[in-house]
Amino acid sequence: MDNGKVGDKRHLRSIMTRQKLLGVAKEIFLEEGFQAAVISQMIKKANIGYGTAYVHFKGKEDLLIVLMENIMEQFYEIAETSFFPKSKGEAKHTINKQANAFLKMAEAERNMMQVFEQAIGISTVISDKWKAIRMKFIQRISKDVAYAQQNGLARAELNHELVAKGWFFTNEMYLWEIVRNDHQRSIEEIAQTITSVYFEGLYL
Amino acid sequence: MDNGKVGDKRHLRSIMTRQKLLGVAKEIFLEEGFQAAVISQMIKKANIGYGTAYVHFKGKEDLLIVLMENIMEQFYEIAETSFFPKSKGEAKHTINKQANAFLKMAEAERNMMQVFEQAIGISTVISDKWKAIRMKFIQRISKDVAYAQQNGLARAELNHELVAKGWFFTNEMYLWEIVRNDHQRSIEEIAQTITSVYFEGLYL
DNA sequence: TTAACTTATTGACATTGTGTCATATTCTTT
DNA sequence: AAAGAATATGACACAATGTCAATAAGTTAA
Repeated sequence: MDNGKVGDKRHLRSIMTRQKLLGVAKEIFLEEGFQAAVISQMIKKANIGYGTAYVHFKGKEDLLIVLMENIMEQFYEIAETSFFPKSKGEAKHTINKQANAFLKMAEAERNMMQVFEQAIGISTVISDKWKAIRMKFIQRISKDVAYAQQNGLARAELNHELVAKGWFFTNEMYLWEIVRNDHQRSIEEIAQTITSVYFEGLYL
Repeated sequence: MDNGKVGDKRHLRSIMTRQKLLGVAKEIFLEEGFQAAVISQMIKKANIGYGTAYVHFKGKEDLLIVLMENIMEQFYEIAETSFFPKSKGEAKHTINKQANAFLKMAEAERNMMQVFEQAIGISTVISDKWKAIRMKFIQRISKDVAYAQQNGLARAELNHELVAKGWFFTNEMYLWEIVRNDHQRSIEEIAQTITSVYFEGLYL
């Protein structure tokens, strides 16, 4: 008597249909990109009736959002680790580590992130999802900067939110560059360089 | 006997048709955004035959590119002013001024820039145009950084191209934030804050 | 076991938008 | 004024989307 109703055959089939479509959608998004991906193509490849797709998902956007959930989760995890450095050295080390982790995401999930980047430009819903992630990061960094300022580690005359945004923006743009595979240098070197400028510019 | 053929009536009418369409296109892009703007609507409002639009422009993209030419020109101008600072003070002042000018563009042309931002996400051609502008900026900044390093004004251990990109990225993201009218602080304060962190982080 | 009910699937259809092309119009040249 | 050239036109073919009434498949309960 499974509460999730998974025992019954009907519901099971429904789930399989959904999964089949999701799987094919991922393939096609990766092949074609968000823009060019076409729902009817997915439907055909998944071997389901046309209308069926719309029973399970509202449309292309909806499909991608589900496919992105995993990746977005990971971003939230990185964003959530705030830190309270006791020394300059500790701060620098942690900042560098976080920048590195952030940029590594781009590399690890490059293909889906490429699709995601396109989709951000096109779909309001998806763009909002990314904005939420961005906000999370900025808030966390902002808090970190304020903490460092209060403890005499960082230049107090700077507005911590503006600083936080500026720092995140550099990271984000490098993220997309890595996603596009446009970067010439290793992720480590990128992380180290931007961390160095940011750190020397902000910390005392 | 004007070489540009502007003397003849036929060609003149053609030009007027083109202008009429461009004018209407601008209106509609501003009202609807790039995504939602619809060519047939423009054609209707411009009171021209459907096919006529396609005689003058290849499509929506093409129309927007022409409308953006003026703005893109201005960006190139900002990007082109390289500088060779003799002192730390001069460098800081110039950097701040340039950041300011860049961000002011966002404000001055906010409406068309909003359309542009959307279009970058959607159209490859337009995205490429923006990439070219970005590259121009990065090259110029890169050169400036290298110069400052060679003259003992800036930390020489940093890769100048990575630094230049990071700095431009911060500027660019703030540009879009201002375009979206999402910024809380004045442009001057933003420019000053990011310049300060960048400057103290890079210069000796 | 079967009739009534619930859930899932289906594809034809209406809708919206695009770009093309043969044809018509307007102007220029000879 | 006839031939020729440049412009303009809208009907048409195409591509993709999302909806919905009809159907199929599975479950329940007498």
